[in-house]
Amino acid sequence: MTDETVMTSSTSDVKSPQRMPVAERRTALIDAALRVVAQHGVSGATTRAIVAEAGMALASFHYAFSSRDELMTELVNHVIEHEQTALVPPLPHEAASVRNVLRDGLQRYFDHLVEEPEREQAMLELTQYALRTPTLQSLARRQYDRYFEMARDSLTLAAELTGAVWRVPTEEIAHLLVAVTDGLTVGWLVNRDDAAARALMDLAADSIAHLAEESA
Amino acid sequence: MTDETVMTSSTSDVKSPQRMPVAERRTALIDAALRVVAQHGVSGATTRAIVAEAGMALASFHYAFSSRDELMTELVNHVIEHEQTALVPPLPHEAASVRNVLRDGLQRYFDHLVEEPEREQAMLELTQYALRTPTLQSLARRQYDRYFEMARDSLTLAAELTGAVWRVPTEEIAHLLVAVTDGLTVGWLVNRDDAAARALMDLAADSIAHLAEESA
DNA sequence: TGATGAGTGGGACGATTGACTCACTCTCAT
DNA sequence: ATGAGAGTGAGTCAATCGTCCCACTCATCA
Repeated sequence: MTDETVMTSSTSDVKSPQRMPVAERRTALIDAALRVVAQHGVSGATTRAIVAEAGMALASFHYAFSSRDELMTELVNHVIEHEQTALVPPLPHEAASVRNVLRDGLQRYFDHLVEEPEREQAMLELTQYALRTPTLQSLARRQYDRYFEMARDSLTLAAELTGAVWRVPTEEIAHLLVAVTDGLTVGWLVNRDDAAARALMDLAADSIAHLAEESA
Repeated sequence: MTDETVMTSSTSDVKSPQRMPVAERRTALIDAALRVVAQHGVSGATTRAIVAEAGMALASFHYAFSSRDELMTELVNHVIEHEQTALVPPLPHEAASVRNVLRDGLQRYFDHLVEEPEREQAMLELTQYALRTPTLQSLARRQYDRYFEMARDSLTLAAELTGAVWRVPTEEIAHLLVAVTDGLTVGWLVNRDDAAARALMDLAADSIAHLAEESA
């Protein structure tokens, strides 16, 4: 019974003070916040829930951040900066058609979505949150600019890999590709219908491939 | 000065007790709640904010609803039931191609989006809310089923109007159309870029039209 | 006309929230 | 070893939340 206090003073206890620089502590809190948002939504991301997820004391929160708003701003910044969801990561393709390269890219994103649905749902909610917060609206725009750039790069790469030429500016096609991906995400999150998602990706790849001149 | 009390007791005063059946009061509260959600988001839709928007007393809230959850449930039900956003409303089309009919439908939806952006943003947030609320998840699915049906009807109609034949099951194309519309919505809400939206609709209409055999 | 009850007004409740304080502990460089 | 300060624990604070209550008003109808 009396040994409890001895345990409490143990130096290697998990709950014992974690000596870490403030910067590291901030990122730890941001990571925890992202997990909380994924599990309980933005409204569930209270300071107490976040520090609990991070395994820290409530006092540590305002030790690292001046306010919850500051953390949320940093969180949005973080996901924008570090979340290159690899929409269409390049992969040297054998016997590739434009359609297949596009289809592969969509599949790769979809796999990521299925693997971590809460993550992607958190991204959607954070976007909504950013739109509702005047200070963060520009960040939401930047996020979508990144999406467009990624889509554009993928389209350019797809053309290079297959020796095809886009009949329409890649920027416009990129917008379509991002829209389809967004729609795919929301739709799957609602219905969790893998077959429908597959059919959608097939069709989208077909349709968009039609915008390329296949034989260079 | 003393006439104020006289005014207060006036029977036709706006603030005076509105003798209305409970059912009517419920719908009034739901309408108010939708406006509040559109303006301040789901998290801003507090009981006090809602009754203030409805011009009612706080006590009237729990007189008409047993809890805030019940109102939110009814709200989600309401928007699903009554929000036929007229995705692609039929319009007898002269010299119509499949592409033009599709493009027209998208434009019609887009006009609605531009006219009431908050409304559509509220729909997105309510969908998220429904996904986070186990009791309401089935409603979110039903909402998307409606979207798919509407899209399918529009596709069928487009084919009938132009005498074209879809080379792919309309159900699959409907999924693509809904996805594009969803993506268009989110993208425009973030960037408010009308020109990009126009280009996107052009391209989407082109791409999807390719899935039809134009000459029957 | 007088009783009835639908609807209101104003306040109160307990819980939770973000924010803040401060005495204290324990690590680490010196 | 010892002082400095990073980090904690426990608590407080005001604000706001959903919910509830009850005395009161007033239109309605027997």
